[in-house]
Amino acid sequence: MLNRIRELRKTQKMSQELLANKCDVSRQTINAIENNKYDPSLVLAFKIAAILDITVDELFQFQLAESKSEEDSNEK
Amino acid sequence: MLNRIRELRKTQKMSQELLANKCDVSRQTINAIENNKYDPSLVLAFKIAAILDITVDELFQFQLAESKSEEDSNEK
DNA sequence: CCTATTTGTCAAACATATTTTACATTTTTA
DNA sequence: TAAAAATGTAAAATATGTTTGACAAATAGG
Repeated sequence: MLNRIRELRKTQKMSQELLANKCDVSRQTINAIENNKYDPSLVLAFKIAAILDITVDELFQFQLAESKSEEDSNEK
Repeated sequence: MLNRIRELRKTQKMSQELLANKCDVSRQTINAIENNKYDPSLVLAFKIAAILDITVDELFQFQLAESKSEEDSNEK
């Protein structure tokens, strides 16, 4: 599940910390989500979308059949 | 966070079990979400929306400032 | 270049979501 | 009205999301 949080946050010249404050989560949470460590809860997804002035459907790119394996790019 | 899952599921004459199967979760998970015991994960929200042929934004009614207290109607 | 701000990361604790098994209750249908 | 199907619920176990504190690395601005 990819997202456009970083892109939109930067457009609005907002730091991870400011965005985190606005949606009442820790800075690390925003960082982890931007870096696809995990997906936000549904409530947090709605909060972020509201703050970035976009819909949840537009903010996240869901693709059916997302494999559960460690696919990221965890290697140095 | 309210949702229109039951409504749309019934429109499409689908049982909780069938919907659960289609999105690869247990029947109890669908039941709990319909009865607002907890919110689905973001991925599950997208899956359900896709199956019910609606957007996530339309399927869920998020209202800013959802109190975290036990507000439901847990009493007999 | 120096310094402040921002971002990345880690581990431990805690919170929430999901599964499984099992059974009771309600609703549908033959 | 009896049987079948659907729904509600509960407890324990597991998985996933979030916080806190701390520190290192990168980036931005004077």
